[in-house]
Amino acid sequence: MENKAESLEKTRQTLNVTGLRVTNQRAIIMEILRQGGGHLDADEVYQRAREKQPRLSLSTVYRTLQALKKVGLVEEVHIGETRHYYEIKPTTEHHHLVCLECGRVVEFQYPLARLVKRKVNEAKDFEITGSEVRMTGYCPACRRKRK
Amino acid sequence: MENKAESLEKTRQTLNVTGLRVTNQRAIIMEILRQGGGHLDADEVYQRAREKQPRLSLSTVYRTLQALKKVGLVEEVHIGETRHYYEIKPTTEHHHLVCLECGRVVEFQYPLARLVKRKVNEAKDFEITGSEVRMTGYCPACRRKRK
DNA sequence: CTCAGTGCAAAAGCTTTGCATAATA
DNA sequence: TATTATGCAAAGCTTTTGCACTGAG
Repeated sequence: MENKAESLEKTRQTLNVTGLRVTNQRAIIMEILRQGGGHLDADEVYQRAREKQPRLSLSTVYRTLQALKKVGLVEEVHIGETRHYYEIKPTTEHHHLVCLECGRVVEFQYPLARLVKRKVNEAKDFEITGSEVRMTGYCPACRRKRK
Repeated sequence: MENKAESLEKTRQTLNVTGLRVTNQRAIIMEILRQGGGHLDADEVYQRAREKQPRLSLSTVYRTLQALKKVGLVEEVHIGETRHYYEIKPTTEHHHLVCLECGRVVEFQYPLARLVKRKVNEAKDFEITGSEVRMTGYCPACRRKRK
């Protein structure tokens, strides 16, 4: 695990490029996103952030998430049906398998966007900048239980 | 365009199988979904339904949508970032390309679930029952404008 | 006649916004 | 010092729920 100063430095460098100011709150939120392994919703980020800075507000979390999304550092994914989830933008395209029984989310990588652009006529002239794939069903464990 | 009696008959047959009761409201909602060409949100369904039955309530729309979803007649898709959209479940797997500029949604068909099940290790033992693909970017028209 | 379905109003999330204050560049 | 960001509280939207009433089977 990286230490605080290191993390802050990374955040500073990253944010400086985008023109966003470096604040304590943003450093905390970005670190949480980095370590969170993806798929955190705003409230989870908020809860964790409060442990480090109790007075940080939920609006700040939302505004930071929006800001980071806008500059392309963070991605908003729609795994759930209601809330949004956020993760530091990965360099590789990755997708999700969601188990309808236990809610487990399995991540997998596959260049589906490239494939779609090649194989699908409607997509040929589309400039695809992001892709989100959510396949639902039953994971091996729950499949066994269901029979 | 099919007439009212025909539509009601179709609805009756479809619903009878599932055990759900056939009500006026449901017939109206299902007809709207059928003719809506997919991608209607709850409020749009509500607005259209009210033209035919002004006292119909938004809760009924939501409850009907849930009920139809539960029995597998309707699919909830997450094209937008906030609301949910609903469509009569298509027999063929289809997906969406969303233009970030103009919001246009292009639908395309491709058996991505099968492909993922074949090519992706994590998905091999997963029983995939539904898949939702949302690729974002810029449509040909907006691409031209952007440069 | 019975129970599922409905309307209405109220509540419950999740997310956004206005405004005064604090902090960055 | 000039903005940008934050905290707090309030508002906004979409969706859900309780309850008494209605209507399908």
